Amino acid sequence: MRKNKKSIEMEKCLKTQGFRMTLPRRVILDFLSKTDEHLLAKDIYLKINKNHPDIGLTTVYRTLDLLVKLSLINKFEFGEGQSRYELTWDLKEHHHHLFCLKCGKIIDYNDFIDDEVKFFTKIQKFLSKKYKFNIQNHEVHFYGKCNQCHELLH
Amino acid sequence: MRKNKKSIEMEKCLKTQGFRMTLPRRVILDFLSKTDEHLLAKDIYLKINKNHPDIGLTTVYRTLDLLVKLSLINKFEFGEGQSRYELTWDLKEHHHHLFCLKCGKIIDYNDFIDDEVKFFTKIQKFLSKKYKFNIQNHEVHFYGKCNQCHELLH
DNA sequence: ATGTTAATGATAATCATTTTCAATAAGGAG
DNA sequence: CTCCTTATTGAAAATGATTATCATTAACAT
Repeated sequence: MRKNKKSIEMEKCLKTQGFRMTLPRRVILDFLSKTDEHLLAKDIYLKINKNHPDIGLTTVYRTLDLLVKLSLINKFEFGEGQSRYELTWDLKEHHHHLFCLKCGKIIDYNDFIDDEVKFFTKIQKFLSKKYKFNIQNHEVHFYGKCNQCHELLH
Repeated sequence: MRKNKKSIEMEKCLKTQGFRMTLPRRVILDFLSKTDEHLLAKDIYLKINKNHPDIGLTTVYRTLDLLVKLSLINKFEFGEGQSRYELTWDLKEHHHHLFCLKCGKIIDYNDFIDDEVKFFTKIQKFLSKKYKFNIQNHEVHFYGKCNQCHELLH
């Protein structure tokens, strides 16, 4: 197994928090650290299964839960009835998603225009105060049709 | 059954589109039109079940699907593993949600500050162009802790 | 090297949602 | 108003994602 910077960083985080470094966790971390897709638990299980047929789906779910808890990955839902996971980017690379309702394609969007970041900071401050709500994070999902799907309909 | 303006409006929409007006549909429409909560299918089923024990959960699901298709209601997910439904507000009352990760409380937020609406219009135009993506709608979810839950922790 | 105990994997359980299919009822035609 | 077609319904079973159980295994502190 080849480890990259990101997966080593994640391993360190696990250890620091007192979790054991096991083969399944290493494999899953390594795999996640090398993809920028928004994967289903099953996707991850199937990909890993080729080289590691002894790692079960249950363990994939458990590891994903753990990584979410440690904020190393994010869990999303786009109304598909199942969850998608992706590596957490650095803070400055906070991003939003475009989801194609036709084919399920997901586009990451993080080239914020103008003062978009400043804007959300402002909204959050306003909401926190008005609704006495301790906001931890936000998600913005844009739904519609991607280029290809839109053209197919014409 | 007492019908209000909103439910009559919704009935009309169904009929116009060629769907039959049945008792279960009328009951569900009437119930939905009188609540501003974000309900689970099961919630709706249970509430209705008191007066209409013959209306099944399956029919509730089917009716909700239909209403979503007709854009009369919206379907949301907040990472709970089940969907929530709410009446579609008028366009000018487009709103976003604050979701309490502790107790599941949902707060509607539609008193947009400054030019928030203008801002989203601008973002959408930018994204549509850059990613050649036909955006139909967007969702903004703020996650955190509501007042009560936050105080409980201190 | 070893003992403690967290982590795993196989299996079964759970839970939301969907499918199936025979019975019913909406609503147009006569 | 009655009949006919067919959309809609309800009960039950099926599906599919995720979680719980529990005996076995392996991490890692000592």
